[in-house]
Amino acid sequence: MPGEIALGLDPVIVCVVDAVPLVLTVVDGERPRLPAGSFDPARDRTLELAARRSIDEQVGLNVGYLEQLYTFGDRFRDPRETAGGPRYVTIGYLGLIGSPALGGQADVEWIDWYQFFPWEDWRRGRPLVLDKNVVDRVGAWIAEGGTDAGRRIRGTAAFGLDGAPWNDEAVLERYEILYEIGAVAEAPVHRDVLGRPMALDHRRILATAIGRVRAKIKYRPVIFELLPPSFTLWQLQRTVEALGGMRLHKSNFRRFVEDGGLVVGTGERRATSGRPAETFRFRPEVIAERPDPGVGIR
Amino acid sequence: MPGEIALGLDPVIVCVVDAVPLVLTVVDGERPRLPAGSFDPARDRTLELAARRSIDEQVGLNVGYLEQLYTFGDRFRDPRETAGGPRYVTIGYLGLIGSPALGGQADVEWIDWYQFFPWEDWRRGRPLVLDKNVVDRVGAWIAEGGTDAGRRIRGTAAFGLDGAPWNDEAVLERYEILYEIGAVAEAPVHRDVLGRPMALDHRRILATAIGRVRAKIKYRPVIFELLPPSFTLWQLQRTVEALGGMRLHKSNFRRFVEDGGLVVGTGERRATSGRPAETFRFRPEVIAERPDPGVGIR
DNA sequence: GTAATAGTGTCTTTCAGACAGTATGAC
DNA sequence: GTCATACTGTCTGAAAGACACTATTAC
Repeated sequence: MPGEIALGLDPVIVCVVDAVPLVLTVVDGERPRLPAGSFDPARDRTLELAARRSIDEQVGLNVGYLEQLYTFGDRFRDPRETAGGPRYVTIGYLGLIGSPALGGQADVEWIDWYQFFPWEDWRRGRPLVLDKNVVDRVGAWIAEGGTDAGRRIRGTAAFGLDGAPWNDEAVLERYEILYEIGAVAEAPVHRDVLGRPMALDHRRILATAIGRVRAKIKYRPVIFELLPPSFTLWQLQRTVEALGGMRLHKSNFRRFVEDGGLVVGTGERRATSGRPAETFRFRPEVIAERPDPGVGIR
Repeated sequence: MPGEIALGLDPVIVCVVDAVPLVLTVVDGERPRLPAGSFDPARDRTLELAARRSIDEQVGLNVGYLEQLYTFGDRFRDPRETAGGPRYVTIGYLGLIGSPALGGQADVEWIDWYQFFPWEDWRRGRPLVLDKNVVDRVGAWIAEGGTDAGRRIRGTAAFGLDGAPWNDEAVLERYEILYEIGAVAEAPVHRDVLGRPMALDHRRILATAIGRVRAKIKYRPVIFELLPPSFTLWQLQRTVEALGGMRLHKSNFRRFVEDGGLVVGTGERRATSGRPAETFRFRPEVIAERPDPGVGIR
C-alpha cells in the first residue's frame, strides 16, 4: 500500500574475542543479515527499549551498551517495498557486549567484521585488496570526474591517495564510494565483489557502526563494555587494535591509559606464557576529570 | 489508532548573524516550535530529500548543509498521541545556512539559541544562571542519590562541578539532567523554568543539534557553511565563538586556521573601523591532508 | 641459561596556551 | 599625534611518537 510506513530496528551487536571483532548475524540465506526486528509502538515506551526487546527476542541476548546510529529510509532499500509493500524505514543501533554468549538459535552466527570490510584491517600492514583492486578503480573514478574537485577530494581523503593519511573512521565514506563505482555486490551494477556481501543495505549499516565505534572509543570509555571487569593492559590494547584495525605503540598506549587515569591497577596478577601481567579495571571517575576520556592514540 | 506510526521530520536550521547563533522557529502559539514536517514516502526517494522539501515548503528556504541528527520516538512525546493518535516518531535534522533569508511567512522567526539555553553561553564569563539556579539544584540531586556513583559522575561531568572542566559538547546531557530534576518547564513536574521553553520535545532536539554542531566544527570544516565565501579571520573566530559559547585566544586561533591550511588569504582587504583586514576563503584541499580538519581549539 | 611476555625510562618533535609586541588604517 | 583594529613573534610546558632498555615468569 503506497503512503504507508513500516519502522524497523537493525542492531549491530559487536563483541571482541581474541582480537577478532565479531558482529552478530543471521545466516538463513545466501547473504548474512543483521538480526532485525520491527517497532511495535503498542509494546514499548521508547525506541531504545524496543531495540533491546527485539534483540532479546531475536537472539536471546541482553546487551549492556546500546546507542542509536542512524535512520535509513531510501526507497526500495527493502525488496518487500518493490513487491508493493510499505516503505521500510529502519533505525540502526550499535550494541556492545562483553562475551559472545547466545540463546542457542541455529542460524545465528558471530562473524569477523573484516570479512565484510577486508580493506579496513591494517594490523598486518597495508591490506592487499587495496592495491590489488581498490586504488586503481578509485583513481580511475576520480580521473573520470575530470574537473570535479569534490570527487577528487572525497576519493583521496577516503582512501589515503596521494600521500593523504588513512582515516580509520571513514568506513562509511569508503563503502559508499565502492558502491558508487560498482565494486561491491550490493551495487545494482557491479564489476567487482569486494568483501563479503550482506542482505539488503545491512553492510552500509555495519559500515556506519564500525565508523561510529572507531570514533567513539577515542573520546568515550566505551571500550570497557567489550572487556571483563578486570583485564591486562595487553588485552585492552589488543581490543582497541581489533576495532581500529591498526597497531599501537605499546609503551605509549600504556602511558596514555594509565597516566591518563583511564584505568587503575587491581594489584592482582594473572599468569601468561611469560612474566605474569598485572590486571587493571576501568576508573569511572575519569569521566568527570577529562573532557573526552577515550583511548585515542596513533 | 494504536499500533500505527506517523513519521515526522524536525529540522534545526542554524544561522549566525553578528556573533549571534540563530535557530529557525515557528511562533504560532505560546512556545516556539521547530518547523516540523511529516514524511510522505510516496513523494521522496530519501529521508534527506524529504527533509529538504519539507523545509522548503514550511519556510521557503534552501539549506546547503543538512545532516541527520537522531530519531526521537518516546511514547506521548506528541500530545496528539495522548488524544488517541498514532505514535509520532520524528527524525531530527541539523541544517546550516549562511544568511537568514526567508520566504516571508509571518509566524517564522529566527531566535538566539541562548534564549533556550542561557547556561550554555560563556562568552561573557560564567553564566549567572548557573550559580543562581543550577549548581545547588544539581548538587542536591547528586546528594539525594547517596551512593549512586553514576549520578555523581554524570552531574559533575555535565556541569563542571568539583573542579571538573566545562564540556561545551554536553548540551543534551545538561538539558536531560535539568529535565530530570524538574528545572525546565517541559518537565511534567517542575519547580524552576530555566531558559525559554519550546513546544513538545523540541528543546531536547535543539540541545542535540547544539551538541552536535559544537562537536562537529572541531573535526569537520562545517563552520564555512555559516559564512560567506570570503570572510575575515575575526569574522570566522566570532562565528566559532558564537556556536561554542566561549572565547578563543586570537593569535592562537589565527595560527591554527592559517598554519593548519584550513583557510587561505585572498589577497583582498576589507575596511573595518581600524586597520583593514585581509579576507580569507576556505581551502577544501585540507580535507584530504589532515585526518580531522576543524577549528577545535580552547 | 633461553624464550616469552610484562613493564620502564627517556629523547625528540610538535603544538596548545599565554602574552607581548608591531602594523596600518580613520580621525 | 590618538584610537581602534589587524596582525606577528616567541616563550613555556604538555604530550605524542619513537625507541631502547629492564623485569619476571616457564622451561
